[in-house]
Amino acid sequence: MTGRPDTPRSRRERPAKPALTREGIVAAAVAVLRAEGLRKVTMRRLAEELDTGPASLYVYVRNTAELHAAVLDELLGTVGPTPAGGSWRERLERVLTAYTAMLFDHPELARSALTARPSGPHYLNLIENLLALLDEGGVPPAQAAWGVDLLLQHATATAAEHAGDGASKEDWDAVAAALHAASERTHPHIAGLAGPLLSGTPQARLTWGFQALISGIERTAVPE
Amino acid sequence: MTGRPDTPRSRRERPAKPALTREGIVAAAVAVLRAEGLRKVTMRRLAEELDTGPASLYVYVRNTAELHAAVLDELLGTVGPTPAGGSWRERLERVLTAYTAMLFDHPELARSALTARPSGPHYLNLIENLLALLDEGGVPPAQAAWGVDLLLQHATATAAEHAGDGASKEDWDAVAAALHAASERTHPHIAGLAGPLLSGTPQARLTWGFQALISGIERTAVPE
DNA sequence: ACCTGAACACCGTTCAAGT
DNA sequence: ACCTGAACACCGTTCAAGT
Repeated sequence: MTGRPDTPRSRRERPAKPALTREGIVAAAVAVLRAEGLRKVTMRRLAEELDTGPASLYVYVRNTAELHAAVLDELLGTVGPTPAGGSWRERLERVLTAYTAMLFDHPELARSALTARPSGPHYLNLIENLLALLDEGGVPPAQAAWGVDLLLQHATATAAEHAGDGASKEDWDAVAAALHAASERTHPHIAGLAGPLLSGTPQARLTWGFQALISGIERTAVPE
Repeated sequence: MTGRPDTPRSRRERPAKPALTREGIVAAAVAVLRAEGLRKVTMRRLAEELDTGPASLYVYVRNTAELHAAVLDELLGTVGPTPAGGSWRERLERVLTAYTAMLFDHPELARSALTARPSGPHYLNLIENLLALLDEGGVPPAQAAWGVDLLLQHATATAAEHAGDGASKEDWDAVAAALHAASERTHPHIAGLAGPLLSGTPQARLTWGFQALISGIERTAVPE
């Protein structure tokens, strides 16, 4: 026989049960996210993945929301630096577009980022980059500070909108139908603008949104 | 004895079990929302409230997301018309602020509205109002059409941000700490702007955001 | 301190069966 | 057609107990 002597072994044949750490938990979470989406990134599922019980995770992670925020910061690290070249405005748009593109791949994560603001190192780098570009463009610092929030909110919210709880498509059809069905009598502006209201790819709308935002941030003084 | 004769009656003493209708379900949902928040507006809880089983609700409502959207449209009906007076810009800000104020009372609803766009009658009225005001201000129709989305997104996302999964406060403290701890060396812009980055009441930021948005929408041409 | 089994208190959704 | 009991396949979080 080739088998080792009949000693008892753990139920699951794993190389070695790695010690539980915050990094290990976040890494497992990222893996599950990539493979099956955020809906499966649950305490119970992660515990199973790490060969322990759900209660053990609470030693390292306050709750599910905090876990999701940590996952986002982790993914933010994969976005990478934006290549130089072009005006500050173009580079600003490029940084924001890269960030949004990452979120588009994980819309449920965007959704959760709206509530549980990330505060990890990669997020800080992103903010620093945005502030630097706005500064280069001569945007008054106070406006830049508030503007960064507005820009990131637009990016995050736009990505979050594409988080289908499964519905998204029928949902959009319902909106389109409602707008087209709007009466000329009671809703003249909608009736006249049904086309533009529904036109544009998400990409085109996103870019236009960034441009409008930047333009507004430049010109709008902060109170006091 | 004052009691009626000992005839069998239904377990729960209810006047009459009302027929199940979509309106009845939505009304019950609004009641539960007001009393206990959106987290309790679940199929199972509503079924209990309506003295039936959860499966019965699926005859009238496709899923939980659709139910939440219907609830939002219902609440939108309570916002009421905005009083006249002031410039188109002031009135526009007032309509948006009233909408956001409603959402601030139900941040979890705002969160869900970001994904499951409402398309009910009250939402349509809101869009019509916004388009009318932008038109009055001479904003080119195509820009107004896309701009409405941007304005409502800002309102909704800002309200959603205040949806605490319980965390919100510690969460904000974490962001504040991270920003204050940013090194002068690696994050000079953050270090220099820690004050402005964290300043302003939600109300002040919201209003400034609307102003910046309106300014940008006015000046930014839609592609093609 | 760190870790965990077990429990508490829930979920959404589907389906076969009844009226 | 409308309605439903029961089941399937899960959740987050806490707590008392162990090492």
